[in-house]
Amino acid sequence: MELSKRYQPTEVEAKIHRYWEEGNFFRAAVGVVSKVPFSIVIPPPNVTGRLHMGHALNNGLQDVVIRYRRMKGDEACWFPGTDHAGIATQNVVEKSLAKEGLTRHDLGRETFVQRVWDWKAKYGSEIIEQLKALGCSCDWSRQRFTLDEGLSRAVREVFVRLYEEDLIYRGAYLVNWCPRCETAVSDLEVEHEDIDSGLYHIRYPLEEGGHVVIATTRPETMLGDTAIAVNPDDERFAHLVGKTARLPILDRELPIVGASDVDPEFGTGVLKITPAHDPIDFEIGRTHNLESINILNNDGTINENGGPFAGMDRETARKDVVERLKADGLLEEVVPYRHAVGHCERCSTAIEPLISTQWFVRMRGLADAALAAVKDGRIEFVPERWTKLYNDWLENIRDWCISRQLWWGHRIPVWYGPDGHAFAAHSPEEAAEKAHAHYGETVALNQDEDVLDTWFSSWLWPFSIMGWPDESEDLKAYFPTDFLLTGFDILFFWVSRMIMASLHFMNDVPFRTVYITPLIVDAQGQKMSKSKGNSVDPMELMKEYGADALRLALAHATSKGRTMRTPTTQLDDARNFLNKLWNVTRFVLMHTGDARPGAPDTVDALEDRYILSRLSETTKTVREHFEAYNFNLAAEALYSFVWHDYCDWYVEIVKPRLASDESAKGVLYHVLRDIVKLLHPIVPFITEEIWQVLGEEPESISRAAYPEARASDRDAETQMAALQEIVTGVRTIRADLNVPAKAQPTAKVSVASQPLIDALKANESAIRAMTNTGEWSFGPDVDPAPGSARKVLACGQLFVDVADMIDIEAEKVRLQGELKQAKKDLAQASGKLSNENFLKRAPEDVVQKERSKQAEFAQKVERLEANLSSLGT
RNA sequence: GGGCGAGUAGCUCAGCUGGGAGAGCAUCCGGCUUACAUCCGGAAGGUCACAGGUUCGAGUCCUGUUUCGCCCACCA
Repeated sequence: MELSKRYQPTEVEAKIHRYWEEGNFFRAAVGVVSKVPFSIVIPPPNVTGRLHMGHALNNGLQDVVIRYRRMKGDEACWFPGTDHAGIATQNVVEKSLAKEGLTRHDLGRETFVQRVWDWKAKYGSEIIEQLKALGCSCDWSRQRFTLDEGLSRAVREVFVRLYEEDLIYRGAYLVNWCPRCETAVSDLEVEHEDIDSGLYHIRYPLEEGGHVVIATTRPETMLGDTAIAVNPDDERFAHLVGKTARLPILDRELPIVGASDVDPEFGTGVLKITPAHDPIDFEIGRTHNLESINILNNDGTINENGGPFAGMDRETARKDVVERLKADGLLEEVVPYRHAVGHCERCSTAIEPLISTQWFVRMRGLADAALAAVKDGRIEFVPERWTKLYNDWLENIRDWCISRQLWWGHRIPVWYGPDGHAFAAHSPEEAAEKAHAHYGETVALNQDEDVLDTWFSSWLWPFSIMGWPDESEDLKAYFPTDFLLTGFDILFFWVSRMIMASLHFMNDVPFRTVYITPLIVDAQGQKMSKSKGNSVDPMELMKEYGADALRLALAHATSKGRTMRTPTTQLDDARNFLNKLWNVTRFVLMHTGDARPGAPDTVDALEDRYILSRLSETTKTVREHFEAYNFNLAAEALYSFVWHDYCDWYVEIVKPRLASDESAKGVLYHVLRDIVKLLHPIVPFITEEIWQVLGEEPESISRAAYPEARASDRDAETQMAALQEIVTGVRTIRADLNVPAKAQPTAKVSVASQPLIDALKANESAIRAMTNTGEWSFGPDVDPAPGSARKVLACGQLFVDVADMIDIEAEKVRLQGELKQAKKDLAQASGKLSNENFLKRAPEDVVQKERSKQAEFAQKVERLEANLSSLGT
């Protein structure tokens, strides 16, 4: 087959992608698994999602792991799927409705939900297609959706069980309310942002005359005030406890209570209490049995409790309240003040805390079990430092508000009787039965209108995806999973909750290792976001560079820090590298033709021994790095082996032998074949393409066995290092002394080791080619031509006869530079060795090493001086 | 307010349990060498943020300072 001079990723990837689809190579065994199972569940992307850099990184790395394991011989199964993403998806569809001038209420619940399903059918597979384009080797036959029938069954099962165990309860508590989405959201869905606003100092008249001044950032909430609180230990105000004040504007009577939560240092030291709209006030209200007055409608406008302000939106009400206070002479001052205000994660609207009846999960017990699982090592975080954050969150966990006033999602499986009694059930029929048993007769039931938080289905993902609550074959074979890889942004939302759910329902951890990836930031180090317009579209990068280049660049750039920059120059590097791989394949095929030489049993030539040794070392290193999830180090080891050891040195040295030497071809080919296999987990497309071109077995490289490391060959590597030093030495001399490019000086090497001399002699033509030199002589005691340029080597000395090509003075300057450096090195080594404490306390091997260094440098200095004097002064 | 991460060559970063400062890109110089100019060869470039400390020895361990970034948080 004729290969193009440049690697063309786009064509190849499309072709290979089809090949994988048709070949079902990523299908994992069902039922009895004879190999060691290794499973991963994908963090399900939102159906509304498009691939972003975070996805590309995370799924690229998961694919590296799963492909490595598959080749290593495990029964590797990567379970894919998508998340219905309640609020996010509902918002998307509502927005498209808005363009038609409609709201979901115009359609009604059923029609609206159908619209979302239609939307999902049309657009929901986009991200899956993008993952496939990235090369993800998921078992697509096992793809699931968090709102499909099976997972919905799991959700109902879990809800009912938790309800029966009293771990789910319903009640009126202070929750985070988004007036735009008109739903409650959990604490985690609130993003805090610092806002410049004012601290309003308001006078509250006292019944006994006079007034107290209260500072607030939300003056409109005074409409819901039902008390005033002071710290009972605060001398200034303690005497007021038990007295009453009057609420300005609405003229409500407000008891003054003592509460130690009040910080005398903050504001005026007096706190207005609005139990319906503030978390602290809510608590104080409960302990003092205060009335709660909700002043807000669901859309954030003031309700009938707001008196003259009823019907206004929040902002207007705030201004008007302030105006009114000012007019009444009750506003003392407004102090500029910057503080954190909660915003809806999905729509950035300011969150209003308010009292609302919602469903909650009792988290304490679940969290304790999850803490224990990490503490005793059943689950391990990589990098380890994330453990602390996980622990902190779980130790301070609060109950989870799981009900949402949305339509898109799992409807809460609770039915209410005429008197409001709740029946949690798997189905309407079961609810009816339960109700019948309870009331002794058939009654009309109404299902709860709300749906569950999206995360209430995804926290079950690692086992619901395998068919739970059935005792499925997959659960037996693949649960618990081995590895989870995700970003830290969903550590609380998802990771910790999966651990809790798994421990509770499966009595086991969901996964053993959690790898937390860094956050990808833009080239300037800024967080990428749509609104900033600085996000990078990985699909664009894949179009330009290819999926493999993107994967390699990301794997290579992955560090264990908290952030990593989106690759830029690394993409060029990766593309260039793949082109290099492609071209060396062309080179190898040029020489092997259709022959597919087997791996040679024994080799004699130095370069063959060397490259096989390096291959072994690299194989060992790469395997270790993959096992430890050091993706960047694995990529680096492969990059440097392929480019430098194989292409730059081995191929160049072996060239003269390729015309006739079959064993050379064998080694050349064997190493390439291993290289392709070693690289496959990171760059699957190009390696599969090469595999096909080579016509190797098995059919797909994705099912080939990952290379095993053999013994390394120290002697060969040492001798090769000497050869490399000689070649580099000549090149340096040529460059430093401006030897004309066409000139072919003769050269001599003086070395003591006879085996090395033999190896060098065997490679003379290669050395000549690599250095563009004429005749060489190698021996223990060569006689340099007068005026030769000289280089002191670790193994001996190099002489290049450039006498009539260069300026002798230039060579003197060069040698003097080297002498200076050698003297410096010698002085440093000698200095250390003359330190008694060093000799006394440093380990013997370190001292030995220092001694040989000293000897080496001393010899170098001596030789350099001799060389200099031979050039005359 | 609490916590975490980063600060190493012009840029992006690697440096595991402390023992002669590395890579890629960019720069400069030389090469169209028959796999590759997305290439080949060579060179230059660093008080490892700062200040102390431990040690025979610190980029690596400890303390403090500082700059940047992020996460968490019910001081109204």
